[in-house]
Amino acid sequence: MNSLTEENYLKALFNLSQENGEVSVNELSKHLQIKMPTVTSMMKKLSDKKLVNYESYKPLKLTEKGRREAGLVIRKHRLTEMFLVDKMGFGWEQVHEIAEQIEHIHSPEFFEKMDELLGYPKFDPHGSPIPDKTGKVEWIHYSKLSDCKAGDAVKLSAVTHSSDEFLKFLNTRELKLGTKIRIKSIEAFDGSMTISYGKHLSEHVSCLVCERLLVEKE
Amino acid sequence: MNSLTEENYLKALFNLSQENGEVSVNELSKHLQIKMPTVTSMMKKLSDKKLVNYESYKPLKLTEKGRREAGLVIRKHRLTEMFLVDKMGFGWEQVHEIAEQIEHIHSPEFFEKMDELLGYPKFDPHGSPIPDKTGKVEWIHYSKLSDCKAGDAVKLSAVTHSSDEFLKFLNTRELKLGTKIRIKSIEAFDGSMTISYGKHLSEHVSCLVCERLLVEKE
DNA sequence: TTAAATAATTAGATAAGACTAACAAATATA
DNA sequence: TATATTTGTTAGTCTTATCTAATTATTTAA
Ligand SMILES: [Mn+2]
Ligand SMILES: [Mn+2]
Ligand SMILES: [Mn+2]
Ligand SMILES: [Mn+2]
Repeated sequence: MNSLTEENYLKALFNLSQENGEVSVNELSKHLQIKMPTVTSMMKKLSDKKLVNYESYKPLKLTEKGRREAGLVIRKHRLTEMFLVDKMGFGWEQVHEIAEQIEHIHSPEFFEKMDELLGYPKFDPHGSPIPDKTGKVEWIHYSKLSDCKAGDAVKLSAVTHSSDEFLKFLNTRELKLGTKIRIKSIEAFDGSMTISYGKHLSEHVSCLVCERLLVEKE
Repeated sequence: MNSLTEENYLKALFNLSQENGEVSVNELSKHLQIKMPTVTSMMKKLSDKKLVNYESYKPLKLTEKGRREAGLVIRKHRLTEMFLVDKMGFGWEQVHEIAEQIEHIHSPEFFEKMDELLGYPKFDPHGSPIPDKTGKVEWIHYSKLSDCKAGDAVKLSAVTHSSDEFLKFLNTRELKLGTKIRIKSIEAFDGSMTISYGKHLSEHVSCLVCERLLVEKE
């Protein structure tokens, strides 16, 4: 049984290794806001538990076991977010912090029941895939809106950041998952875009925002 | 902000002082299954935080502040149990352990939402009163079934123990809150009773069971 | 009212998870 | 290549929450 602290390290490793599979102590330290020596000593502990491959001065890698257990924590997190939004009426900007705590509840029955009540959802409210009961996750390759061309017609499928402020900003623009977007023009200088969707015929969004929106081409 | 550990001590003190208002270190130690020296040192800490009145070799007493904060933890516990039963479909015997963990979630909005979805319930699934938002609880004085007389007609209103085994036993006998019970006879030797209710025209229940059932006289 | 039993405290140890300061290794830059 | 910067490790400290062993106070019983 992993402690709450261990679960948070595993989850962070999993999320950070999405890209290249390897993570540096420095990266992990910054992500968790925990100083490097503390991270080093936890890596030794997780290495003893066969959850992480750790060798001095080498990049960190989750083992198969570590990836599985991290996946199960992320499953609990995302199921919880979905439950909070769909069954309790929270907004997608309100759920991350609560899920950050509930993901550590030890009760298979509790999450099993959530899953059942939700009808076995495949994605969380931010469009992230929910790992299956074995901890495996199907990684879907969306494009960033910022990588699209003028004239493209796309569907907003996920967001890469779940901070309160960012999601509230999207709320004010009525941008939600499923929204069909057409790119009217791209400002070459700063990468900002003018887009149209629903009732919004001409909205201007900064590059920072475009990079956080994941879309599927229609 | 109290830690999970502190919250568990406060809750235990609150529950144990229901009777006389005072609790011994020994009692608390046994209830929490934590050795006496550990309890003593926590009492000093809670005393520094003005949550407990502690003096060497004197009985323990929650302060007004301590009683309020304990009440708020118990509120979270009981709201959770109610939510699990009413909104998620768990049986009353399945919810205590889960609530024991969820009661420590720090999110007023989460419990506010539960309360709202439940329609501001006054009692939990075991008939215990839910403290209000200020941590105050209205203590209702039910009688123990074991204190009733032959011939009495009563309504089962609460149970004093929430263990899995006890509640499963009640399930097998179809004894639930609200059940109208008539006491047919009492065995003077061991205090066991023969009772009738619903389709059950003659059930025999031990003294141990009768002491754990709280009833209202009709 | 003294002795025995029980309850409570003190002292000191341990484990988890965090930190800082000092040092070492690896990487980047001149 | 030599030096500077960045990254990572070691050593040692701190806090929280637990324990055991030894001691002291209180309560019960002889
Ligand atoms: Mn999240
Ligand atoms: Mn977390
Ligand atoms: Mn608890
Ligand atoms: Mn209860």
